[in-house]
Amino acid sequence: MIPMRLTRYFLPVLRETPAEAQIASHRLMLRAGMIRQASAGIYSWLPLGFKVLRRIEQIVHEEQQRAGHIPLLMPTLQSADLWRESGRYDDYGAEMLRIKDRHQRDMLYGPTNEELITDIFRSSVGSYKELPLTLYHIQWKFRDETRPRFGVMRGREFLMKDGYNFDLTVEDALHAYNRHMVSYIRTYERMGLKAIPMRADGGPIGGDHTHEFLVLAPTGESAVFYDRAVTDLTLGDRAIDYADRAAVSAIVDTWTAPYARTDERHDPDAFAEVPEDRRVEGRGIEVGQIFFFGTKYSEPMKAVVVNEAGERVPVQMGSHGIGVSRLVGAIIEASHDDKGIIWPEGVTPFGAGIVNLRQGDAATDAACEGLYSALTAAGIDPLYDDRDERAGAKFATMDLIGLPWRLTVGPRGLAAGKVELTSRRTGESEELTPEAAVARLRAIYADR
RNA sequence: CGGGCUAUAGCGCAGUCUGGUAGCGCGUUCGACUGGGGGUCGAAAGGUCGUGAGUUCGAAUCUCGCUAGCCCGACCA
Repeated sequence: MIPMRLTRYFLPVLRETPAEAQIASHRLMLRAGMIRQASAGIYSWLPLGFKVLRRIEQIVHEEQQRAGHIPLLMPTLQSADLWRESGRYDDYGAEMLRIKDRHQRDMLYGPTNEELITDIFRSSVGSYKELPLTLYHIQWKFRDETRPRFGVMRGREFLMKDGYNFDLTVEDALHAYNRHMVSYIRTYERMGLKAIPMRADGGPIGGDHTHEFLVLAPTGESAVFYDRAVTDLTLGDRAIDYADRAAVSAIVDTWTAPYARTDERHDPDAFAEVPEDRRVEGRGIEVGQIFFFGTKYSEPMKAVVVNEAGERVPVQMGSHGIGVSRLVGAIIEASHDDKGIIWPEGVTPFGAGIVNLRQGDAATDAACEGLYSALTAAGIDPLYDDRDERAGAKFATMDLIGLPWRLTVGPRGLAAGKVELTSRRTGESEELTPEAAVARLRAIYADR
């Protein structure tokens, strides 16, 4: 965590919205100086945006490893040979970016990694004793969408967590599927999101056992139909033993019992059985999908292990993705107002903003410096607006970039020994001594 | 990939119809005043007008090509 003084930071905020941005998250990411478009569907991540991206990535890592999944890193560029072996080189179509190297070898910028991971697996694992195994990575992908739009929500280059499980039996693989569902639910919850697992279609990855996770937001690309009961469910802080199949399965059952479908799989008759006051039609943003596809890749690519009986059997596989860069946009879609972004504490780029209302006034400057040091020592990672600007400009910037807590320090309050702590979400303020304000923020972030 | 539209300073736009050598607001820099929700006044910097060709004495403006981007649709972990 690197605390910052705004005069030493790089935060190119815009007062007006660039013409190309249509939806809230895209507009706000540009205005808040989080991203800059490099070309269609391809973005540079400026410091503030990069910080949020890294926080989201960190949460994904923590929750995957908590579920027993192992991180590695595969390359962005892949050889076409592996894709010819799986049969997807021709199937994938124009969405896959194809490149030739200097020796005229066919390469591609990976849109996903089933082939590569299967190749790694088959060359190193030969026995059922080494299973179960789930490997994942967080890496940039490229899909040459015909019409990228909505900023990072539907870019061509995007950061994605993709994980792959290798199991001996279908039952083991379904447990991996369940582990992923539960770890995903917790991941989204930590980001302050309400993401609902919904039965989905397989798409080009294939498989008939699949759920996608949708964040509810009015600007979502997909129409969704669900039983309101599903939005009341929370995992909270409960301890989860990912090795306990029954416990993990019970959570999956709880979350998948209420009706929840995207329009592609919507069943009006089944929906009609949901009590009318709980039936909700809305829109959602897809932020993840999990698949069980059995031996779809292991068979053609000969990823086999020797089982207890000494027979060579193809491994049971699944793949599981979280759209890390898309989540930045999705969180903003789900959490903003007309003044700007409202970051949930779990992903905020800075824990709190310090607004100095009278830059250059010795007492006010000293009070701000004191808060800055104390918050930094407490691990709050503050952003100190030390510009020589008027109050209105500083408040507008803080509201725009959406830090969840703001400490306002001015001569008027200091005369009474107080600073003001304001919630970005509710707009409510409290007058506190600087010490009490630090203690309050420390408590708020204690379990982040 | 079909249909529509756009490209002029960091951002938002005017100027194009009717050709005459670049303009406004915001932002930036400097100075002064100011100081609890984008303040006021003054001064300044910043643009090969997306790109290539053509027409013309002269092109941001007219013609043709190209490129990039946006919107609607189809497509889409």
